[in-house]
Amino acid sequence: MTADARGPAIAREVADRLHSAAIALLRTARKEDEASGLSAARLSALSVVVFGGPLPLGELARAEQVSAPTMTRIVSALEELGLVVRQADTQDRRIQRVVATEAGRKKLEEGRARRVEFLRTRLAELPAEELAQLEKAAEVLGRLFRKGR
Amino acid sequence: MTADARGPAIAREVADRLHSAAIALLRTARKEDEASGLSAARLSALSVVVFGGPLPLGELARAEQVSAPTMTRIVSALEELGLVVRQADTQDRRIQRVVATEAGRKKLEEGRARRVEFLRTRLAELPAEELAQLEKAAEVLGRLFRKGR
DNA sequence: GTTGATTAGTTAGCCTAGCTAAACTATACT
DNA sequence: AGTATAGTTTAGCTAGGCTAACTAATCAAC
Repeated sequence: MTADARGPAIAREVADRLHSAAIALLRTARKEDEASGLSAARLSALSVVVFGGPLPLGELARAEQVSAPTMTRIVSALEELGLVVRQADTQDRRIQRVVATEAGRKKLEEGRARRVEFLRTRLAELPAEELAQLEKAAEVLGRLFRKGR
Repeated sequence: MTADARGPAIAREVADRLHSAAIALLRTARKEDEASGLSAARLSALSVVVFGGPLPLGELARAEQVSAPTMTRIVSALEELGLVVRQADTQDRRIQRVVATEAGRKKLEEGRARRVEFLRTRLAELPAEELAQLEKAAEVLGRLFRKGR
């Protein structure tokens, strides 16, 4: 049987299962995120700042698909928590660049570590063969979905 | 080589990659979920009702880890949208069983179909061998994470 | 069988967070 | 000078979350 003949049907099936698994995974991961003490909106914004480098508040607002006033408040909250700072642009002093602090990076990294650790303990229960299968799959998924980051 | 010798290290690596893929997947899924017009809390509750069958409001509250009053409001909102109905238990008339309507099932199924379809188009690009790997992985992940449902 | 305790759910009142539009300030551009 | 842009402030909405107080139904005990 060729891949093309079987492909579409099996892709749908795999997509379905992967989707279910992702939902379940997402659930447990969300619980770990709560431990950070940050809301989803703040955590997401912080993540963009940490990985996307210093960037103007307006750009951050667009990236997160919220209005400027909303982002002002989110950034203000993160700033009060010491996770980011505003830096006036030297070229254009209207612009406030948002930069992650060390504490901000650390906070994000801790959250990631928590989620990964949780996952790891689950995976560690698996027989070696299944773990190897997941390893290959993770590689494929990484290629498929990780482009954006 | 035994699984135990190699297990911990590889589990950590796989967990890391799986985590990254899940985040990426989560991002796109979130966008699709917004198309449903339901908030995360309502969508999640609806999902439990649809898959978990008619169940008392209190149980639903516990499942979603919120207080009873909060669930009362969420259910009321879903009821006004015509997605669920309350049914007084015939045995114990204190109990209000929450049941999904056809519209509720359909709404959830539509969202799922959107997400699965998006995933499917991505997976369809893969060579058959990699797809087969994902198939096995999906099966394993399903067993690992889907227990709660 | 009436009283008392327990349980399920709702109502009321309050807080916080995210979101928006509109008005305002400050800077930059022409 | 006049216009455009970046960000903030103000005012107000919606939604999720809580606790406390209430109603209604069940159960237990005497």
